[in-house]
Amino acid sequence: MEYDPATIEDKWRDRWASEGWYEVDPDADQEATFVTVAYPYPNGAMHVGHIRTYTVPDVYARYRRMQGDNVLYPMAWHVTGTPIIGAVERLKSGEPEQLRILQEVFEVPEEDLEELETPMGFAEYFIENSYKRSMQLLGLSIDWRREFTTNDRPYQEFISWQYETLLDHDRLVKDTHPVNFCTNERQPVTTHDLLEGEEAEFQEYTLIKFDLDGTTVPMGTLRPETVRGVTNAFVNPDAEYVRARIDGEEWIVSEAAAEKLTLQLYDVEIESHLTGRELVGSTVTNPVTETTFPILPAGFVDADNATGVVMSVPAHSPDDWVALEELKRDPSRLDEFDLDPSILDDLDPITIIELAGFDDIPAKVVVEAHDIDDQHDPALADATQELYNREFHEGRLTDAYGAFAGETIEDIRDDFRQHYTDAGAFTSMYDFTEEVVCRCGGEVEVAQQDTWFLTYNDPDWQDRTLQVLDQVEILPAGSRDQFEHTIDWLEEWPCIRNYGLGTPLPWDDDFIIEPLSDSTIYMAYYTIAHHLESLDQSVDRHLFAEVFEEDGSGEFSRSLREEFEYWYPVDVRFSASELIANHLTFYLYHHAELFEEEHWPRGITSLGMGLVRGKSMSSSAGRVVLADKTVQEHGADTVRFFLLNSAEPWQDFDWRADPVSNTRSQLERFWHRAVELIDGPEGARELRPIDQWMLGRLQVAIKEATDAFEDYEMRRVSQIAFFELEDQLRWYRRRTDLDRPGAQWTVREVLRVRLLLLAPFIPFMSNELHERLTGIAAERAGWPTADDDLISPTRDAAETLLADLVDDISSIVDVTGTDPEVIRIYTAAEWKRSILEEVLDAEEPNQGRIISKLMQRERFRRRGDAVPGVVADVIDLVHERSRETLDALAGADELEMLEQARRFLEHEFNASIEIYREDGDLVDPADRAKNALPGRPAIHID
RNA sequence: GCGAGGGUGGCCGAGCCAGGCCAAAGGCGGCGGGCUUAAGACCCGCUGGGGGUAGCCCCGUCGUGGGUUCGAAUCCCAUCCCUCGCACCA
Repeated sequence: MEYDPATIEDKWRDRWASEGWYEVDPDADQEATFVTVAYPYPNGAMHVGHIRTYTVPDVYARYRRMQGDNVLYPMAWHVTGTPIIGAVERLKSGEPEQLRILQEVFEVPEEDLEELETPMGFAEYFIENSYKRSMQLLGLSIDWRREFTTNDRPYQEFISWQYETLLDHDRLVKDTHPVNFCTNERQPVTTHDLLEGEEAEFQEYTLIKFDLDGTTVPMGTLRPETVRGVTNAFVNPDAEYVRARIDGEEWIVSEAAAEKLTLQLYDVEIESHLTGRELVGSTVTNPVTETTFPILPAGFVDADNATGVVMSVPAHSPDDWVALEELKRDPSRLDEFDLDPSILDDLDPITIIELAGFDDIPAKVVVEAHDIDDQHDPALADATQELYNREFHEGRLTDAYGAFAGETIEDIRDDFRQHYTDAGAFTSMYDFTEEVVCRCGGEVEVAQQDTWFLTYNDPDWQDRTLQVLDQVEILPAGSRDQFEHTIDWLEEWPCIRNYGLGTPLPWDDDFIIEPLSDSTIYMAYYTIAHHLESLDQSVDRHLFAEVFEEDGSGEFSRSLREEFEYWYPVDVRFSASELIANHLTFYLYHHAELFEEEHWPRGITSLGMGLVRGKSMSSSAGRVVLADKTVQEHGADTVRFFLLNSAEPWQDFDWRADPVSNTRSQLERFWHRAVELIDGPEGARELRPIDQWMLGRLQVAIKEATDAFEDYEMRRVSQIAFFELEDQLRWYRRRTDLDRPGAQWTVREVLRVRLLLLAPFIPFMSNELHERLTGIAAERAGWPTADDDLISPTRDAAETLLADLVDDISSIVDVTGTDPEVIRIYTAAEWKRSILEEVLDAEEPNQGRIISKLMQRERFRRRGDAVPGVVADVIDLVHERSRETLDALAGADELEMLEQARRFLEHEFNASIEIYREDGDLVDPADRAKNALPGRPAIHID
């Protein structure tokens, strides 16, 4: 019978759905297991990366179910935020790239595009046609009654409850924060809204408030500690500057800077305009050193960056060094500004950072090392980078710095800046590292905006979160450090946005709670979601207080609370490893704050990434493999098995077409062999040692697979169940006559157990075959338990001995090129067995010590020079085998073991087999018997 | 740059924490042979190099360089490379 996944898979999907196999409710008689995974963000189609993400929890859920647990695996849809809105806008404006991705990569038919023109229409389209459909095709054992989106009203009430509670707990504060701000649309924009400068970062410049006759001329720098090395300032003579009243002081900054400062919540009142030229030649005073220096003209000064006036530190900035050198070489440039060239004479670089290995001015050293002689040399950037890095990590401030002297820059920069900010000499502003342009064409600047923050840096909150972390089982184990580090490092987190889908901040509905902040405790919502969605309008936030905080008075809230308490906490949460630094840690934080210890998370398994042909997936590059399409092409079992068997959950996997079709043929072969067995005779439980060996290996496989499953090593489980047992079956088939009823019974038993072990991975095929074999579906038959009575180290040792013997005989046949008629096999003499025991008893198998010990006894002394050789060989042999095998061998009767395999050996080599004891009556024409060792019989082929 | 993880044979991947049984599991791929009219399936063997009419021997090998040790893929130091994260994109 052909393997036809389409038919089998349809059949089981229908049965699961129509009989509601995965719709679970609390049941006091069953242990609850709650498995969750990060809900998908349906701003595009589901691809193979998602398949792995959602199948891994399914496989675990199915395993726990077979272990007898009541398992809840729910699913919902995260639609919060701006990506969906952005995608819709790009579609509506007819952006070609967006149309191409939708139609060619996600394969949305032309006639469906209209549906996608509202945010929820867009989301629903991909939920229904891609995600949910693919998940159902894959046979994920999800309780679909609990499905919801984060835009649903009851969910928003839930989030409202969460945030009102957090506000009550003082975990939210209002403050300002830098954002991308489009100066054309006059509103904040996200990275997705940008045309240029997506990579740009905010940079916080320290503004050093130099004084010009009572007016402040602030100069932006990223290296405030160099303030004592300033010899002059540079201004762009042709740029526009303004004199303005800023926060009550008189400032001069570039025109562009004045606007930025306004956006950054400085109070700016422009009083007059001037050009840079008018500033040239002025003398300003350093607020830290009280020394004075001139402002010089420089065309390279970008008025659009920071304040448009820069300070010059020639000793430590290669740029400044070169600029000043050029000016000194050609002072005539100063002529047009009516400046006396002698002004340059006083500008000697001031070294204020000591750097080991530099005995001259550092900037000069690197400029000369890079052979740079003008400002346009591209090597200047490298030189600057090199010097900045070295000075930052290794440079120490000179004695002039008083309390800050002798420290590395890395260690004191922040303190230094803070000190002078407090003293009123410094302030700060943000700017981008490069030009940033909005999709609308408008210039984007950094603006300071009112925002609500979650105070993830509250020490008591951190402590409590660390307590949560302490009792969570984290896989892979190595990522625990990353959680700890994240908790330690997290600052306040701005948790709202100005627009997007989602829940408005309850006390200020101008703001929407952002996606990483509305997805921290929704696992609790799953436990009652199916009772809420139908109520919709009548659900309000107080209900959640009754369910999650205290026993409600109402019957309804009490029944909800019971359900919550039955399922909670989450036993294991699966999520991508890149979410450790935010989502997963937030998840711990919010549980620490909002739930009692008994409801804290129990386990987290972070998932690796998916690659397609060795590269990370990218919808814009078309490098995605659509989920529904690939499942239909290969069959759900094949896709599941490929993904689960190619890497452990936390490892990256690589999707390639060839290995997938290989997996398909492996499953086909398995199917054919199974069907043949099911249709064949049942056999009878009349077991020979070889059958018992096979059944013993099966028990070991059950144990190992179960242990691996408990550690979430799913790849290991499938390797054991599928490949390792297949190996052992191969040996078994070779070893015995399969027409015996005992053998027939054995192979059917092995099949039965393998179907159970494989059921979580390939549920369709396993259920189908198991039902045909036994009358019930595999997933309803329970996880197998090992029968220790069937495990026999002696039998295992006998098979190992035999397999080694077959190898040895084969290689002798190969090397000698003979086709033997008689094979004589000699088992080791009794005295050699004593040597094995002696070696096994020894703590350290030290040859000399063992020999001298043995030689004290007459029976060994009698054998004289044969003993040391045998001892050496036995020690080698001991090194090659497991302790268990050796112990079994030591007590075994090898002759008897071999006798039982006589027919097998005759058949293998098509020769007659003679078996002797080395120390018994024997035929030994070539004097080979003396080579026998315990566990390694001597051989003579003839 | 900072934080976390990783570099193993043609490929994937175990081993590393607890050093010796590691030329290094298993899978995939490749090669040779068997079975077959034939193909597929199935079975056997080989798959770093070289040698061998007795089950074996020799050389090289776990990113690179050094160290510890009688002994290192495994421990330590240095170095190079890769992946993820570094915050308002989810």
